[in-house]
Amino acid sequence: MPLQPVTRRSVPDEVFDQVLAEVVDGEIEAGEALPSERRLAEVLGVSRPAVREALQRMAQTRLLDVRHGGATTVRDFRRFGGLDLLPRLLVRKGDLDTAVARSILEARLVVGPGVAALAAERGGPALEALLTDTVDALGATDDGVEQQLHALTFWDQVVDAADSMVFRLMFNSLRAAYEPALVALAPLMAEEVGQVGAYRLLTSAIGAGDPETVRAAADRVLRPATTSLLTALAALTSQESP
Amino acid sequence: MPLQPVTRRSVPDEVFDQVLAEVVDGEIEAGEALPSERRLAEVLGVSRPAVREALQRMAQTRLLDVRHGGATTVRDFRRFGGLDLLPRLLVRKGDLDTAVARSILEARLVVGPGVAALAAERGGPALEALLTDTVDALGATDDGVEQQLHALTFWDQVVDAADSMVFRLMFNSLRAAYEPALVALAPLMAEEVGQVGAYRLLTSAIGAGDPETVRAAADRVLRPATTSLLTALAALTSQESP
DNA sequence: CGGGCGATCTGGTCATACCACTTGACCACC
DNA sequence: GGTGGTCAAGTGGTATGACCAGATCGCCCG
Repeated sequence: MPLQPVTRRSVPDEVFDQVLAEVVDGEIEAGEALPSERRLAEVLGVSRPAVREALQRMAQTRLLDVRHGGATTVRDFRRFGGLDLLPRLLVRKGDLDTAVARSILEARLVVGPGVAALAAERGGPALEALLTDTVDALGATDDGVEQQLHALTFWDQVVDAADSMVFRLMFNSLRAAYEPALVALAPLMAEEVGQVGAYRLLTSAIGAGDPETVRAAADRVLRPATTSLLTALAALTSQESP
Repeated sequence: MPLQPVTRRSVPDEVFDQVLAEVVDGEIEAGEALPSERRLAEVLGVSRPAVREALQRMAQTRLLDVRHGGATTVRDFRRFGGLDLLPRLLVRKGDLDTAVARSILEARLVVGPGVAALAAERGGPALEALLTDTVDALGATDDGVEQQLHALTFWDQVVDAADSMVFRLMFNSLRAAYEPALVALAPLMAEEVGQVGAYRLLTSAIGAGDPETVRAAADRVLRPATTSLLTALAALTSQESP
């Protein structure tokens, strides 16, 4: 096993994760009050500032409602949580949440073609050249992880060209959720990132600039893996429910 | 003027906003180092824990890179920022960023129909009844703000029915950015939320369940206001650039 | 000249004290 | 009976000062 960097988790990190787990795994219902900072500090065996820092970070992500003088209460993460919660929701209590995984695949299929269409409107020949280089690099390797990285670069360039702050920020959040799992996902994504031809078609469609053609080409890149993974997920789900 | 709750901003909040402004408004370039916590505390006239809390919150949103023993450096928010940054990017240095506003409108137009189509696949008659009630309420008022709230409820129910965690989280972030500006946006959104007929068509299309019809109906709800606002934004932009 | 060591930066953590706010109970006073 | 006032207790908010731990860099010795 290759040596890997030691991870040093700070005390507030630890507290944050524990509280987050309580909230996300439903140990504490929305609306319920958390123990006081002093009490938490005592129970967890850490200082109050450490607890405080963790709780404030939770509040920042709209998962807690901290009120001066009053109790700190839990908010409904399903109603207030942001995209950054995604990695934490994808794996709950140690298991993959298939419904969440499904939603990621579906969202990709909706957003990807839309972004590509926008990019095509604004990219010009410079974009096509850039993407061609990336696809060349993608085609030049057989390593699943490297292929995924090139594919990520491809979409990164597309998002850039789309010149859309909203899609850029969405992409950032999704990438942040995706990258840590990249190695584990290599076998699952092989079907998609191995299709160099589909990427080439999408690239030239973007260069040509017709939105509908681009949408179709982007769909062709994303759909095959999406379909087979959705099928696999459905099998998993029916298997675990009975 | 109606009385409104007094807002008390905490010290860490204040620090957070100041540092965020430095980063987002480009006063500190990506990669540059921030002053040390002690120095910041001194300069801002607050305690170190207060500074610390603010910086940790910045780090949580991937805007800073805090390393034990080393300097705290600024990250490129364009590459790492999440959707929660949106409201802060929409208004930069006191002015509306038209490019960001444009991207919001475009994203709506891409995502809205996609979500509606998913909802149609999964909603069933119960959803149609729910949406009908909401549209009835929308049609029953002439107040622009109330209309927007009903429209927001409408989409909230659509997102719920789509049963997609990713779209749910996206919607949460977008709503969090949208709601505070709701009153100011009333005149701009009047064109959209006043079209009760379009909402009715979308509702029955969702009830019928054909994805393509739903997409078209959702587009019909969103496009008119999108187009006119995009035109208005374009005029604003050309006016400010020369 | 190169490697090692230590001074001195940085952030990480803690204990403690006190301030500010909310809540609810209690108690006059209409 | 309700209104408003008062107060104590509990909660979060802030500050201070101390010390721990990792990173950095320059000096000095081999």
